Amino acid sequence: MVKRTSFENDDCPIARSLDAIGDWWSLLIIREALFGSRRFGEFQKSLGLAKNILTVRLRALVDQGILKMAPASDGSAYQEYLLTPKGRGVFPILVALRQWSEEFDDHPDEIATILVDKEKGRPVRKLELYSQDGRLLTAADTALKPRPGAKSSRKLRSISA
Amino acid sequence: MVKRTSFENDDCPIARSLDAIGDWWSLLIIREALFGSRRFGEFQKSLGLAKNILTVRLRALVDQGILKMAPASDGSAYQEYLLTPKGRGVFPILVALRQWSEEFDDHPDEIATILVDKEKGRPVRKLELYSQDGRLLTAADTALKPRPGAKSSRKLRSISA
DNA sequence: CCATCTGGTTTTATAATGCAACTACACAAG
DNA sequence: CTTGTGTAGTTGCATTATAAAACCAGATGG
Repeated sequence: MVKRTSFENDDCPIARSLDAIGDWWSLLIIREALFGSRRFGEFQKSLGLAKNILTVRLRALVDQGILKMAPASDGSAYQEYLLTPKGRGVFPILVALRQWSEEFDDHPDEIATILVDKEKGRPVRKLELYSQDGRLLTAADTALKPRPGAKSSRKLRSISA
Repeated sequence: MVKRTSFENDDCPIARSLDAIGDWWSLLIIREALFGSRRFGEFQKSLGLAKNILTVRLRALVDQGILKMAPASDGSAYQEYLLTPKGRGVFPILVALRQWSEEFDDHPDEIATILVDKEKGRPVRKLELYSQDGRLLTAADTALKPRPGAKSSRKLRSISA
C-alpha cells in the first residue's frame, strides 16, 4: 500500500498545509480565484489543465473549506466557485512563493508580472517577520518550541486514511 | 505523453516556484535543513521517506542550487548537504505555510510546535506585507501589473523539456 | 429543434511514488 | 583477514496520481 503518504496526521504545521494545498494545481487555482476567476470554464482556460483534473481539484478545495460553491451571479443557471476566508488566507503563501522566485530564479526576465499596491501602483516590499516586540527577524533569529498543550499525535505518518 | 506538466517556462513566478519546490518532499527537506539536518541519514530518519526518493529529491535540490554538497565536517569520509542562500530564502514560504495551518487548520491542537524568536522565546507575529511607503497591505490592497521589460514567453506550458 | 456552451464523467495512457531488498564503500573490532 | 556496522545509495516491482481525449447531459440560443 503506497497511498501517497498523507501528512494530515503529522504534527508539523508545514506538512499539514502541504497536505491541503501542496499539490501542483491547487495553489494556482487559488491564485486565479484571488485574481477574479469564479467559473469552471474560467479556471480551465486560464490554467490550461484537463477538465477531469480541475473537477477533482475544485471538489477537494471545496471539501476543505477553501472554496465554496454559490448558485449563480450572472443569471445563468450554473454555479461559481468563491474563496472562503480560509482560501483568502492563502495569499501570504502565494506572495512568499512569488518573492522567492523574483529573488532567486535563474531567469527573472521571464517573469511577466509584478505585485504592486493598488493605491500607489508601486511594487510591494518583501514579506517581513517580526517578533512580538517589533524586531525584524530572519530564520537564524527564530527557533521551534514544543507547543504547551500539544496532543502528541506521535508521528503518525503514512497512515493512509 | 503526459509528462507531469512542467511550469518552468510559465511566466507566473508562483508557478515557477512550484515547479522548483512544489512537490511533497522538497519543502520538508528544506525545513529539516533549516532546522539543522545535514546528512542523508538524518533526512531519511526524520522524514521517514524511502531512500530512493530522498536520493532523487536531494539531487534535484542540488541541481537547482537550493542545496550544495560539502565534503565532510565530522571527519567521516562522507558528504553533507548544506543550504545555499537560495535555500535559506525559502524560509518565508515555510513560515507562511505554518501560519496558514495555525490559523485555519481544523485540528490546531495537533500541531506540535510553535515558532518563536530566539531571543525572547515568544511566538513571532504574522508575516506582514507593506507598501513601499509603509502601509500594511492585504490581498485586496494589491494588484498585478505587467512587468516593464517582460520577455513574454507566451504561456509555454506543458513543454516537457 | 438543431447547434453550441457549460460543467462535468469515463476511458485509457503514462508518470510518479513507495516499500523492500540489494549493493558498494568506509571503517572498526576481533 | 574476516565479520560487523553504519552510510549512501540503486534496482525491481506494485500502487497511485496525473493527463489527454472522447463522451454526455442539461441549459442557451437562434
